[in-house]
Amino acid sequence: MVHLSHKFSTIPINFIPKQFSKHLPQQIQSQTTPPFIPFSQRQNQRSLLESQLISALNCCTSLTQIQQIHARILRKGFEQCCYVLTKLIRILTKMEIPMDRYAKLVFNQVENPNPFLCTALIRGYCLQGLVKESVFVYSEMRKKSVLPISFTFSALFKACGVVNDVDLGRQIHGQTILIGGFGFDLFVKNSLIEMYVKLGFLGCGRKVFDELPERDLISWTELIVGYVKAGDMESAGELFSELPKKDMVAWTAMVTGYAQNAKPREALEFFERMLHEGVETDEVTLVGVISACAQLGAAKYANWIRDIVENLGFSPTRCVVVGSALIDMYSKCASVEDAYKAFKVMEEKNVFSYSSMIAGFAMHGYAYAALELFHEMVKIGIKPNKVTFIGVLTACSHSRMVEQGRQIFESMEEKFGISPGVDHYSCMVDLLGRAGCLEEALNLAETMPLEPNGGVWGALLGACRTYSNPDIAQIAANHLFELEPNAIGNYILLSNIYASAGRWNDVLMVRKMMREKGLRKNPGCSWLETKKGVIQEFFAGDMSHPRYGEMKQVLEDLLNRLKAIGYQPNMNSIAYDVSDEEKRRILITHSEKLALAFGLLDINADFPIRIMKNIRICEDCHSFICRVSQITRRVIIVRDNLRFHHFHDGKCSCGNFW
DNA sequence: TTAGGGTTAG
Repeated sequence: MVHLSHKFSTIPINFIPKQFSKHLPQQIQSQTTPPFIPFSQRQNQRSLLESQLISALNCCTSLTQIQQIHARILRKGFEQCCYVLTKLIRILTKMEIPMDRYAKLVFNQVENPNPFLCTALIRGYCLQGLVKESVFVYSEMRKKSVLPISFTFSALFKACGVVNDVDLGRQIHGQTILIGGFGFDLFVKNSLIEMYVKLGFLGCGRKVFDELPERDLISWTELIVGYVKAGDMESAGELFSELPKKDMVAWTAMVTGYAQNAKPREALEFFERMLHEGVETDEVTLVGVISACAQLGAAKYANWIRDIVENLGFSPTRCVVVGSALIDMYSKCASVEDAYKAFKVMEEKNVFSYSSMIAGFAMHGYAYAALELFHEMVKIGIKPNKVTFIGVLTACSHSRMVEQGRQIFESMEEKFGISPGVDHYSCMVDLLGRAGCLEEALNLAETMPLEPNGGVWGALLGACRTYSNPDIAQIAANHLFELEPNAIGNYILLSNIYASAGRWNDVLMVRKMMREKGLRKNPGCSWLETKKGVIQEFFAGDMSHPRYGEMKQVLEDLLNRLKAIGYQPNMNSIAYDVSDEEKRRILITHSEKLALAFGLLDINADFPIRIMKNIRICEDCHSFICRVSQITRRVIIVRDNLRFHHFHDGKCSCGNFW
């Protein structure tokens, strides 16, 4: 049975008047007249065929299969059947098959497209980034007087979000008001809020929200997310508390919001409230909580969330997103071994899992492992992205692997088609700088094709501190003072560099700049996880700890034992022009030393002492802790603001190069 | 058919 068009789809071919038959395709004309079949039976046959085509489309797993079904659609005379064609377009969209040519073919053939077909095309184009085509389909459907449906506008708003075109969004918003009924459609309004939020027009989103005669959970959650993305957790929280009925998604938006806005403690508090109220959690919630634990960096939190994740049945083995989040968390909570265990058991690995693991190895100084993993992912066909290269280059940088770093940097564009961004240049400046090639690093910063940012000049300034080069430091610092006038760390670094060169007048000048800007030095602060799992805080120079007397005794004993094996306090670490005696006093009360003393008193000898620090570990503390690990035979792990140092038997995993 | 997700350098 062959049919001509969707419109007359129930009319069999032999009913077509003869004068039209010459327009029919050859194969159809040549058919012999089929026997007469009653109307109801013909209809049954057609709907049977239709459902067969739909199920066949549902089973497609490749473009070739889709093409075969398309041929069948044409053969069976369904080329005007919007229902089947809509399904075809949706399948193409779902499988992310570039559909431009295909969609045009379909759209040009259909005489009377229905709103569903047009909308599927608009959505498909939009999700493939072909927004102009989306808008073209919309104008075509208007020309053909096809009335849009709510989802048409929703897809169009999404398209505007993809291309960052708020003006187009506003025009389409106008259309929703012109075309009867949509001005009050909640689904359309929600999509509009989503678009405004995505494009950063939070005020416009709020206005649409406020003017809604009624709202649903989705409207509320969209706006909450808007505030989260804008970093305004206070407004997000207010809105959340006003939300009459909260579901898992809204709760999760808050948990991840706190995690994304560097408020990990609040994220955990929210998560606990969520559990307490009996709200269900899923892998998305857990990913937010895991990320918060990673920021806290304590093994205690890592173990706590590990148990929850396992109890809920989300092991890294089965869920790639949870797995990647766990890898990152374990790396940042001092256990790169646990990170690697999680990585190994993952059944599915993607660019996120590899990049997280590479960054984890880099952070702990395992450069070779990082590089090996990078080569492995390339070999098995996982394409690295920009973030992957940051990890790989950092690994090279922290292990003085200049040549490997250079090669990888060059391969980015040549082999992987990724043009290096300013952050990659900053890694390269860091790589060269750490290796002592300060002139070359300066040259790269000055000649790179992109505008260098604070990262680039900061890397150079850091290298100048390592190699005591006040002249290049001054160049880097001048750039930094312009780019980041209020970043206290840059002033401290420059002042330290001048101090170690004995240029005390310059030190005073930097101090004056800081005073004039009203900048105050961040006090050095360290944290230690005690035997009972409590996090204790230690500030530099703080003598108010209840066990300070014991801690002081421990430090003095250590100092005497270390002096006997050749340790001398490193006065260059102090950027004050004070007496040597005063420098010694300042050095011995650095926060990491206080934490170490407490750790030695509190933590059993079989366990490592884990210390976290808010700023970079100083030279003196590094060498002090190194030797302490030798004479006490203790494993001491310090996480500073950049990376980990594993001290064991008088050696550090960073190889004294950090 | 619309809302929440993992990796980033000084």
